[in-house]
Amino acid sequence: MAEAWQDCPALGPGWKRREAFRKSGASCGRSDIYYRSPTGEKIRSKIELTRYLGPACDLTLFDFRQGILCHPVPKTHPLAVPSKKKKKTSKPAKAKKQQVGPQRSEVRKETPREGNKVAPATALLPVTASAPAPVPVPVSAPAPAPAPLCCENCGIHLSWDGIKRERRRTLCKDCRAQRIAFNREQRMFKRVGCGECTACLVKEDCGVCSICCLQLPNDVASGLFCKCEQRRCLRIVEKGKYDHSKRGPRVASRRHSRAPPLPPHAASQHPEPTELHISDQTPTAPAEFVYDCVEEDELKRLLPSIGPGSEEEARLLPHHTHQKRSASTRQLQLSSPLKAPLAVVTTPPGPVQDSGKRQAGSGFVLPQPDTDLVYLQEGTSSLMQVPGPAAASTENPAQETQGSAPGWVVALPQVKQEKADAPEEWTAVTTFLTSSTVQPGFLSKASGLDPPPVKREPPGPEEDGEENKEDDVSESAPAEEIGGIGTPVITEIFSLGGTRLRDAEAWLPRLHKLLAVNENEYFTELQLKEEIL
DNA sequence: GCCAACGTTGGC
DNA sequence: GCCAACGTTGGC
Repeated sequence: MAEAWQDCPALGPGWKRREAFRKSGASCGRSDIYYRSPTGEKIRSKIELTRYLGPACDLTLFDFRQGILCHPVPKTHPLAVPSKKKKKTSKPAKAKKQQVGPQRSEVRKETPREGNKVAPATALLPVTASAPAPVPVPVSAPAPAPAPLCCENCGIHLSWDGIKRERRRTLCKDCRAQRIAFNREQRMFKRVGCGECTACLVKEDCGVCSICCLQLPNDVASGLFCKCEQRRCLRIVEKGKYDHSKRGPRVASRRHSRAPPLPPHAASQHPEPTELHISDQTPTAPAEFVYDCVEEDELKRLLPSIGPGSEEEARLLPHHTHQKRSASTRQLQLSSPLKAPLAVVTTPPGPVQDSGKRQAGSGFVLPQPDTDLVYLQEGTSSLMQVPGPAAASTENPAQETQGSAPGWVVALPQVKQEKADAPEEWTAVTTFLTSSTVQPGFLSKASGLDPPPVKREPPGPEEDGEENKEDDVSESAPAEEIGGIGTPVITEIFSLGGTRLRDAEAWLPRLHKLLAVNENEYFTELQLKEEIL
């Protein structure tokens, strides 16, 4: 006689589970597990369940026999699962067949095959609808595993290889790279200032403040950034982001009590760990804004110049959307025509940065007519020209830039982009490319400049420092985390549908507009002109 | 024809 | 040897 169908909350509402014990035959006492889907389909095995749910649904942690989701239990767990040894001693093989179903079933439940796979409470409890499953999480939205080997951001399981060293935060490789990139741009933003306040409008150092008198380093690229006291952004100061008790911005030592959110992985649809949410933190920095606002179809609605009267709306954009996504999902495929991508490129400090300096000592380079990609070089705030067409594909920017079609691509540090010509055609593609997508030497090849020798810092301490400051927006970003020193890392790529900005006159006003929308958190037109001229 | 129950098999 | 997976059978 088959047991009654019972709810299986682990699979979600509507799912039923039944365990039928065999009462006769050679397999007497054995139990068969059946599931019934909300649509009434009967499933007899995990394979069938996977087939039914689709390959996207990972049933690795789903205990088919017990109908629960289980998480890996550390071997040191005090309530370790009884070993098979106990099973064998308690149930002689000969007596096995003489047992009636339920008794044998209980024995089987005590001895799951994957010894430490199932939480002990789960294994020892009868599986009934009323019995509280330890972790009855629907498969469609698995809860973050409490195990220490789970990425705090996306929840995926990590191998010990991925966390060889002790870290304050346990993040997978992708999430860590995203965080580092994010923090880099945060740091970048902090160094630039609003560009509109009276302090930012000061063009020259005062020469009398402590910074100037002491000739403290003012090298953004190196990270030793001590800005003239008279030129420190007042807005940032007002926000308390400058610490006047110290020389220079407090950026280097500023820490968030909670880490900014990282884009989760697409495969991980479950809620992210709350500690990575910063719902109370207004996303004003460009990178965060991009994370939050520039997304797929929402982009059209969110970008300031897309809809009529949208500029005013756009001022509110950073405050009303908090979307997060993974690196994979950040490769957005938008339906609107995408022709000339607009690449937002950041590169780690290194040779490219130096070559950019050669082109423009002030840090900016006016794009040349035959230049498509303009790299904003992290740290130097400089733009770098890259000949060739705008990359139409985010898959391989290096190849795309070697094409023949001309076009402008204006690179900005993850700044919300505005359509230049036809707002109704404006779409964007946000792409997160790892360094692997850009060939080493790509920049030098594209720019026609050979990168100077790279001064590489010892990786160990810096990486450790990086890891230990992952919730610090001003942390340094070790190149090895992202792709190696000197390797460009494209963090965001926008696509400008059918629009190519040919000269500064074309894009500066628009840039100014979008920057103004962005709460003055980045460059202004004036500052850009000053830098360019 | 449906479905519960049982048998068989191959992988581990 | 155990068991997941699945084929087969027989009752309804």
